[in-house]
Amino acid sequence: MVYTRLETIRMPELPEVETVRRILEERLKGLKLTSYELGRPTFYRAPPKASLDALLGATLEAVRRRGKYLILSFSGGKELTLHLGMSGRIVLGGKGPHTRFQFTVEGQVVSFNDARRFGRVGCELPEFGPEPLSAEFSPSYLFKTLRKRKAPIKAMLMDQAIVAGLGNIYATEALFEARIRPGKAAGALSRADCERLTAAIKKVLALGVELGGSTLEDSAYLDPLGRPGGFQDRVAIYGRKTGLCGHALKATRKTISGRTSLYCPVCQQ
DNA sequence: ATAGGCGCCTGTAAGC
DNA sequence: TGCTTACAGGCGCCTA
Repeated sequence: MVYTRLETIRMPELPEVETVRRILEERLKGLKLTSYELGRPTFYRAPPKASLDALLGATLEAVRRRGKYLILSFSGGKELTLHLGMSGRIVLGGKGPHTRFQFTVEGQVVSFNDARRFGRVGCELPEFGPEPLSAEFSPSYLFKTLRKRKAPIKAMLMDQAIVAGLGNIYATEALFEARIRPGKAAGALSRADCERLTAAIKKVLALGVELGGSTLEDSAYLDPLGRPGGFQDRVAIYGRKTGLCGHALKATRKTISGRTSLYCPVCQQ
């Protein structure tokens, strides 16, 4: 497969974070946090020691996800939030490089590693739009929300306050699937567009979750057990020069949310 | 309220 | 071959 240099991008989005969530919950639920250690912090401030100290001795009751955030729920109503940023990884049973935070639950070591330091530990949760895989995220919600918006549809899809969990990979794939150009003004989408787009978003995210996320190069996303995802083998356009549709793809540089966008000029009219 | 731009950070690869 | 530079992006923050 021919990749452009986009292949070097790593972005944990909803499917990757959901995969991490499932593994953590399966492996760690019911265990007691016995110690923690802070490494060199990420760009965002490290959580205050007092809030981490409060977790000592608490039992991990659930691992939840909201958008791209992981929320570890402990006994006593205590929570620890994690955001993987661009390059964050959770590693079970090992250290690895760039460890920002690490904790032990009854002998099992859990490391949060993040080379690029855009990740967060113990952060506040922002305002979110609906979960894209929920019934609340519907064609009518999307149409109503976007109706008066002038920004490009791709920027709106990556706005977590509109819908929570999409990043560049899945937004790109969903727009291709729905045959909508990323630069189209969101308010110009018809009801039919919104129906196709809602279905496309749910489809690509569900497939991403099913395949355990996407790993677009050797050192990119890996799950907490070190396993790559499978969605990269199913991408239609992301990271490619020619789409699965057989057409040469177009890349626009920094015109949408300051980011590169990719689309098929033939299929996405 | 919304849209757009900047900067944080560092691994990678293109360019010289 | 080795060094330099541009680039990628989620998100918060700033400005108009």
